[in-house]
Amino acid sequence: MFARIALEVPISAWFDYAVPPDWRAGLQPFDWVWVPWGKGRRLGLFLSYEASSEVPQAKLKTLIGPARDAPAMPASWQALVRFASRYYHRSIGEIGLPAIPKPLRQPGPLSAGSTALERAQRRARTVLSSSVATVPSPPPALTPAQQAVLATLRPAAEAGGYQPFLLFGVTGSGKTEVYLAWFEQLLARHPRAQVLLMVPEISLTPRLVAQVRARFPEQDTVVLHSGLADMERSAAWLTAAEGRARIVIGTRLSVLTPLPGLAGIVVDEEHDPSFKQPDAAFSSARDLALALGSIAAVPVLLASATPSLESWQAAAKGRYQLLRLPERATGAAMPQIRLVKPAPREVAGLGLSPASAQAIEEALARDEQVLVFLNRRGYAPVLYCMHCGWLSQCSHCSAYRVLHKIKGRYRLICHHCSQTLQVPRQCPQCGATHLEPLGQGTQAMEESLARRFPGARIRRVDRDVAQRKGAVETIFEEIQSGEADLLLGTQMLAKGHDFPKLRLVVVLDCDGALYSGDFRARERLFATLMQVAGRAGRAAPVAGAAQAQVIIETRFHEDPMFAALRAQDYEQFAAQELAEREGVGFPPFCHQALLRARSPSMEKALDWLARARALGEPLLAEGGPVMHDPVPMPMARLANQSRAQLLIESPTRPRLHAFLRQWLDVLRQQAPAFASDLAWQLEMDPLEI
DNA sequence: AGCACGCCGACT
DNA sequence: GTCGGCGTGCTC
Repeated sequence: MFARIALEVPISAWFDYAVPPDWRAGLQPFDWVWVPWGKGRRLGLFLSYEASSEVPQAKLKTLIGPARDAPAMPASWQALVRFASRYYHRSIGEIGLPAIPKPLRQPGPLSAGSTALERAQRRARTVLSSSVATVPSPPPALTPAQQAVLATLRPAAEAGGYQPFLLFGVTGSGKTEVYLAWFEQLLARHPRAQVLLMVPEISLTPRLVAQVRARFPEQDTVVLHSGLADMERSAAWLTAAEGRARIVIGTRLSVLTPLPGLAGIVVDEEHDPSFKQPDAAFSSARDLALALGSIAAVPVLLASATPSLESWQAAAKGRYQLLRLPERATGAAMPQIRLVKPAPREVAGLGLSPASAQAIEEALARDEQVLVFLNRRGYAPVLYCMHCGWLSQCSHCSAYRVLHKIKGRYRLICHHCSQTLQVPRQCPQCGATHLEPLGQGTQAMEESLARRFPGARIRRVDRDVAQRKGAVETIFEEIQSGEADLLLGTQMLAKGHDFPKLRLVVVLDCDGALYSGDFRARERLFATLMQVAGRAGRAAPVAGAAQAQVIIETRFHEDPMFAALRAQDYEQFAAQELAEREGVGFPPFCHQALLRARSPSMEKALDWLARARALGEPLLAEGGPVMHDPVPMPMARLANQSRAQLLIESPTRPRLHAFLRQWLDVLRQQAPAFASDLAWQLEMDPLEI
């Protein structure tokens, strides 16, 4: 008798083991089992008993047995893993095992005979009791719009059953209050009810977690994200899997947490690209949340001020029910948006247009806070030789090395491969000594602003600052308490924060996205700009105060995207963009997959894809998918590897999947997925092509 | 993908 | 004379 076991090994969908007499019955699908692997052992998921095996007798090993005290995986989790395995064309093991925290997959006792699982279970018992109730906060009065949304959501919460909603609410419209009120309804469904709140990046929204805990002091709330220490995450995961945590707040990885009592799901900022998991399967946590809702028969609420065009289209077609929060909850007006030209190169010393500088000066004089948004960290994006035109190109990647200033010393850092070099004294190409930074990143801008506004208390927030533990939290506290005036930062500042004294936002140099070849670049830029703009003037209006302002520096005043942005009219933007996409047949009007290959040589990568394409050609059917030519990826070289891709497009999903299933079978037979000089993989629904 | 084994360069 | 570079091969 044999057991078929799923392992996190991308070479086979399953591995067969002989079954010792004690385990000839009783193993259930998705039970955790220990199996010998090479010289060690590892955790697998039991799939099925088999009467025979094609694996030669000599190779077969005997399974060790089920993992003791492992939590049972709920049926909804099993079905979700099976779904994701089929959809993303990966094995059960590649989807299901990474969903289990690492320490719980580690074999053997850690110390003094206790396994990681036992330790995490002990820890889990204290996790909940130690998450002391904060001062409980009563629900605020809801606006009529919020009440109307909840009235629509209530029947879904009470009756259960899968129902997808898209909550389209402007920045500051009080979406969070809607989630909290809906959770109350969902948690009341049954005594073991659980809710899942998915957010793009939890470390940036500690306030949300505090808000949830304050609102539900009686309910056990756990947080799941990759920034947690291993043991902490394992413990939180177990409390969720054992059904004791009632509220789970997590990033993309939380969608594959086993939740036996799941009653409803919220995906906050559903448009955010970070829901796309950069793991082996490239799955979309947003899409998986919808699949889970359907599997577990619970409602799913997607929410955004700027929904993804996929979701907006789904709502337009009636597949999702659209809910609206068109106004700010405080009654504050939306800010006024102005476009100005960036400073011409000759007077760019400050890096700000005169109009921006003047507006900042006036706002500071009124004792208001100002946010300067510059989505480019470092000192300068590139170093340039005035004599011969040399640029600080990375020798391993298709990117420039970025000039950084670290503790007063300049360094060149590649943002893709992280290689860090000293700044050459002379041009490596011509030997001249006139090396100049070209353009300004946040570090240089911080210096410029300090010179231009000497009295202002300036704080910079970007990934480099965030490396220092607690630095970002401290800055946010200083903003809240009014100890900072002028806030400068990247993307990190765009999301979710509520700064009551902030009434002016200045956006610098966002034109890069408009040159980009990526068809989704506009959509992303629009969402980012709406989000950043949404930081201004959120507090309740004060009598006599001028309207909050957003100044955007751009050279492309005529671009229709900016017309929609100035009107803060997402629907106008979506209509324009969808019309354009429909015209050229881009998503959401087609379905895509990418086959990618990487190798030290670009020629080899392109060559392999061309052969793959030839193997796929006979499998194509009339009206089904089409394959494009293999091309270098936009980031053609990364860490000394050349990368190429082949785009597959299909009018329908079923045809795409049917083709991919056959094609991948052929490819796996012809070429193992990994060789020393060439690796390949498939990505479904790529965001960047 | 990991991880072990295996053969050639700069160091205690 | 060793530590360690990553090339090759294997995992039921």
